[in-house]
Amino acid sequence: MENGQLIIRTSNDFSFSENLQYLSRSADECMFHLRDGRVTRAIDVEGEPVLFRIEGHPDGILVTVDGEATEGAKAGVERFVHDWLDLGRNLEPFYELGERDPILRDAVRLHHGLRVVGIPDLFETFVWAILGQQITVSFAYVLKRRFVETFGRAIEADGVTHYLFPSAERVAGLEPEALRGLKIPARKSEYIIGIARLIADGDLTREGLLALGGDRAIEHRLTAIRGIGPWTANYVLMRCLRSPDAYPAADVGLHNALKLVAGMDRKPTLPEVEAFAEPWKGWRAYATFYLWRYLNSEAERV
DNA sequence: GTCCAGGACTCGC
DNA sequence: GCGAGTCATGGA
Repeated sequence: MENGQLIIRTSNDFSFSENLQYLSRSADECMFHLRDGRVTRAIDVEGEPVLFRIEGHPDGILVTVDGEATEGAKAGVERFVHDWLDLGRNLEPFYELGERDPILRDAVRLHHGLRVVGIPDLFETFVWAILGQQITVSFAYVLKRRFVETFGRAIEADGVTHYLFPSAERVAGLEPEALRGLKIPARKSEYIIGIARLIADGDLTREGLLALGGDRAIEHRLTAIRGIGPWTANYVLMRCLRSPDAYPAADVGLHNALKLVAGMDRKPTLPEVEAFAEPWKGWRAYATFYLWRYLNSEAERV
């Protein structure tokens, strides 16, 4: 094995190709680059940019760290990948309940080994969630790309530009008008800058939120912030704070997936959305993520 | 032109 | 506490 390489061993409930399929869902994704079954991206490790790539390996995931690849950089990348792909999760209980559940069965069989792909950076998660409110995912990707290319740090490697997500400190110093040229709606710009200031001032941290205890306490804290409603709070719980049970019940994509899988001629009402999830308690974030994935794969099939 | 997208806020009651 | 109107952009 080369100097900058390491292998992260994974369980049978992890499929590199399934997660790669999810990561390749948008050509406008700007936080990593895909080619030949490999994912390359830059992250911040203790203030320094580190470029790395991951690919499938018979024993798990092969990680290659670019450049000097100090022990600190390798450890930081390993931590990141572990969090990004939720590698510490034992999915057996979820798959057992999925096999028993008529709504989830096809999704868990078809996408076995998929993880709730995370967004380890708290600020990035908030921005992505706010941008995604009420607009199509494809347009949200366009807005995110403009935002990242304008305010993020760029790293050139092998003719490809990689970006670090803009820091909360950088965005905290902006005025909403600075985002107008990117076609980010004025109100969303206010939300984003407000969150950036909370994070930059140390008033909003991942550790601080997790210390609140359960999902309900965290949701209560988050929805007190301007621009954060129940959907966004649960989205952040799912993608960044790693709750396996977060449930963005108002999600339109979830509604469409339930309509499809349950064979309904209309979208479910909110009480129905809650009722569907009753048997999924403990795993509602995983159920939601699999249903999103299933809806996308069905759409691609047509 | 109308409707819908991975919602949230404000206002009136 | 709850329903209706508003916000902004882009694709079908």
